[in-house]
Order: sequence, then structure tokens, then C-alpha cells
Amino acid sequence: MTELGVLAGLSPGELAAVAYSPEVGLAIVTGRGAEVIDPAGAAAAVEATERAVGPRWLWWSNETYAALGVRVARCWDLAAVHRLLFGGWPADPARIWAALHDLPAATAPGLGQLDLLAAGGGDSGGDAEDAVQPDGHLRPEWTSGGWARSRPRLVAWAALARRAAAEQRRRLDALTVGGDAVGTAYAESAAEMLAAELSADGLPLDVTCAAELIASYVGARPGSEAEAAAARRHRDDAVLRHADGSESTDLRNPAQVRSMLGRLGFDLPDTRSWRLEPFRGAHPVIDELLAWRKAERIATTYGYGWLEQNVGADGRLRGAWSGSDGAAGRMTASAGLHNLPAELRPAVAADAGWVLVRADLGQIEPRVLAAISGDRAFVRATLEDDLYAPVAARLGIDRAKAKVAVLAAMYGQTSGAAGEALRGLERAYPVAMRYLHAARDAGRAGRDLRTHGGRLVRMWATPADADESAARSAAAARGRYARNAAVQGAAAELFKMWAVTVRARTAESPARIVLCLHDELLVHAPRADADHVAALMRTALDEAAARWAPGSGVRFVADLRVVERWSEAKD
DNA sequence: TTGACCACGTA
DNA sequence: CGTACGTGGTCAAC
Repeated sequence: MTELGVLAGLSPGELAAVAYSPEVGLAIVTGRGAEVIDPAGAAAAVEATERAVGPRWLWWSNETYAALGVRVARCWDLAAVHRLLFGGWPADPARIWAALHDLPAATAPGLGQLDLLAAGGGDSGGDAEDAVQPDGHLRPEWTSGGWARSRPRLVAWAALARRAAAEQRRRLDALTVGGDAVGTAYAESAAEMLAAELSADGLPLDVTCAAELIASYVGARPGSEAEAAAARRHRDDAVLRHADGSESTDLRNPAQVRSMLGRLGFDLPDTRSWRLEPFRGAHPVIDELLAWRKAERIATTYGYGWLEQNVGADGRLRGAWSGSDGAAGRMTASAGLHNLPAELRPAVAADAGWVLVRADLGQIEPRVLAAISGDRAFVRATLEDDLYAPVAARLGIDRAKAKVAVLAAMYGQTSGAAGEALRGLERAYPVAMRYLHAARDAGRAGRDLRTHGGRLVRMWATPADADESAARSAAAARGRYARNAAVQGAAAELFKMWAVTVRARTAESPARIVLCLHDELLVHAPRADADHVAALMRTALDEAAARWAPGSGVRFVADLRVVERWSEAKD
């Protein structure tokens, strides 16, 4: 039986700061005191406390969570909250601490350029057993792993996390944003746990099916380098035999491809597929080249090498997940998890006896815009399954035009024929449009902005040596970026609240989220639980929307399907 | 070896 | 002169 010690007196939701080193152990610091548990008992102690109390675990980053190898419900992730409060991606303890004490990160030992110049770096003054230097920064010897050197240091490191969390909380409380910044901090923290779980658990893949799909594009798995080279030549020849006089063209070199096309009478500024697409049928080399590009993508990025590198013996595709990027705060994933070509999606398949419950949010960004702007008329439009229908009716134009206009307004697109419809939007939905304009104007002026949930979107300065036209285009770029980040970032917040709500509601069942894709969730569940999980995902969406934008009146819709293969879900 | 650019997949 | 991300190719500058 695990002795709970200082954990015994905890109440639900109370902070329990932890620092963990597999060599030294687990330090736990609460408002009542501290204790250290031997490495062998660390995971069990956390699990027992989770069951008995359910505190809010506190750590510097989800590395601690991943290292413990347990599952818990709630946490405060200092790195995630740092990204929320201060923008950007880097969120190591030195940066977190510096930001919370209004010290420039560049002056932190081990981080800034100063360190490169000053050999040895850091301020050696003060007590080396104090993690905080006289200048206020964390001591580099601690941030580079020295905190894990002894039991007292583990305790000090967890205690430091408590001080940092208190200051983060204070700053969140002081924010004035449309949403609930503390609620966002909770969701972002949970999203980091979800990211760690996704990285560890992986996405179920039918490896045989994947190999067959790859073979259909690039042929059988080569048994040697020579065979691989022969297959490459074979693919290349299918294109080059249509290009007289260009047989030696390297298809992987865009400049050479452009020259080849020029010799055949196609004078193009670049050789991107969308530019070649209109010339399909005009010359066989165009069609062959487009097919070659598709096969080449599979061969290089999603081929046999990709399977070997990223798919485990257990048939799980694993990549590194991050709970937020450094811009608007969307989740990211490596190993191709976020850009798997549609052609390979049949290979994403549930285990035998299991299913994938797929849910994707419909028209998420305009619905989010309605919520964050509070535009009454636009909110009314969200009551329809198809938001663009009432917008079209109100503007007196067809649906396709209305959709283009709404997207143009949100993303700042100016090409295409949206002009008249945009003016209609200004008249019909002035509040929503003002929200977008305000974001754009802040960006143009170089002012940072915050999303609905409180994420700081950092702007950047125009380079000092920019001429007038460069300065104008830099300002315009910031305007587009800011307007996009306001909407995309808010959508990411809602999405993550939804995802972590689903995570919480499935915690006691075998069902698990296996993929997050910006507006889409894939849950792997036993077939018998499918209907229950689907219903739960819908309820979770309502719950998340109510927490993210209480009283907004906006209706969010999700398309839900129970499938065996991801590809079945697309219509 | 590194960084820029191209190209292309996803949302 | 929609934005964001990750990946892999070539090329030029180390």
C-alpha cells in the first residue's frame, strides 16, 4: 500500500506540484509540505492519489507526465500556459521563469546571445543550491538538468513550479479577453497530456493495406539499393519518353523541369501542379508529370521508408505531438500524421472488433467568428446546418458566392470575385466584420493581440532597412496573419476544449482518441461502445462550446460516423 | 553540414 | 497579393 504522505490531505483540484527523475525519485510539493518518493514507487503514488483525490497535477512540461507513464485527469502545464500568456513556442523553464519576472529571455544564462559571448555564462554569485540567481534568472546548472541531482533539489524544483504557477494564474486573472483565460489554461494543459498520450499510443494502421497502397503507386518493396534505383528510373522514363530532347532532365530539379516544359512550348513561371493542371491533355508529358509527382511524393515521403521509421511492430503509426504550435495554437504532429494523403487513409483502420468514431466540426471557423464577435445576425445564421444558406439569402446572392465572401473576409483573400459580396457582408454583419478589421489593424500596426481564449499572438517589427513598399507589404502580411490567427486560434481553443472533454469522458473506458486534425477527432473504441462514444462526442461538443463561449447562442455542428477505416468517413 | 527555395500534402 | 504546419528534394554556401 502506498503511503500518501502530504498527498493525503489534498482536496480535489488542489495543486500538487511534482518533479520527477527516474534516478532520484518523485518530489511532491503541496500547500502543506513536501515529500520525496523513491523512483520505484513514483507512478503508483501518483495513481493512488489520482484515484483517492484527483488533484490538479503541476509540472514544468508534459515531459514529466510522459516520463511518469501514468494517466491523470487534470494538470497545470507551465509550458502550455507560458505559450498561452506570452505567445511563441519555446517554453523551457528558464524562459518561463524569466517571462514571469519581466526579465528578457535573451539575458537568461544558457538561452540568449549574451551566453555565447560570455564563456561560462550565468551569474555565479549567490548560493549554488538556490535555483534562482541574484539577477533573478534560474541558474543554468539547474535548468540544464541539475534540478534532478538530489532529493532536496527535486523538492526545490517542484516548489519553484508552484511559485511560477501562482504568478501565471495571477496574470491570467488580470487579462481582459472575450473568453475565460483560466479555462483556456486548463484546456491547454490537458491538451499537452493528450499530445503525450497520442505520441505514446499511436494511430492504428493496417500495415498490409498501407504496403499495398504504396505498391500501387511505386511498385513492390525494393530488395536492394539497385532495385530501388531501377524503380526510380522506370518511373522517370514514363515521363521522359514523352519529352524528345529532354531525356536527361532531372525531374526532381524544378529548374530543369521548367526548362523541359519550355522546350515543349509551355512557358511557365514555376512548375507547381496547380499551374500544370490546366494543361492536362495538351501534351502527354503534362499528364505523366502530374502522375509522377503523386507517385514520387508517396515514394519519398510516405513510402516503405516511412512505414519502417514510424510504424511499430504493434501496427501503430507514431509521431511527436505538440499541444500547440507557436502561432495560433493549433496542435501539430510529425510523421505525416497531419498531412497523410487521402490515398493512404484506407490504411488507417480499427483493430479487429473495434471501430473508429470520426467526428468533424462543420464550418467551424465562421461559427467561431460568430461566437467571438457576438454578431447577433451572424449568430442566427449558425442555427442552420448550413450557415452559408442564410448568409446567401440575406445578401441576395447564391450560396457559392456567399461562402467565398465569408472565407475571403476571414482570411483576407482579395483575388477572385468577392468584392460586391464583401460589401454586402459589411452591411449585413457589421459586428463580425469589425472584429476582423480590428485584428487586421492591430497586425498592420504591429500590435500584439490576444485570441478569445487569451492566447497572445505576437507581431513582429518591419525591418529597419525596409523601403516604403517593403514596409507596406510587411504591414499587409501582418494584417493577414493577425486576422487569420484571431479566427484560427479561437477555433483551435474550442477544438482543444472539445478534445480534452472527450478525453475526460472516455477515461474510464477503453476508448481512446487516436487522432486530432484541427477540426476532426478520431476515437478508437470497441465496436460495442460505438454508439455510446458517438453520443458522448456530441455531448462533449455542447459542453465545450458552453465553457468556451458561454451564452454565445452559437450552434456548433459535428458530422459523426462510425467506420472501420478512416477513408470510409469521407463522402 | 546548414539554410534557402521549391514543391506538396493536410486543415 | 488567405494562413498554419511537416517533409523531402536540390542547390549554394560553408
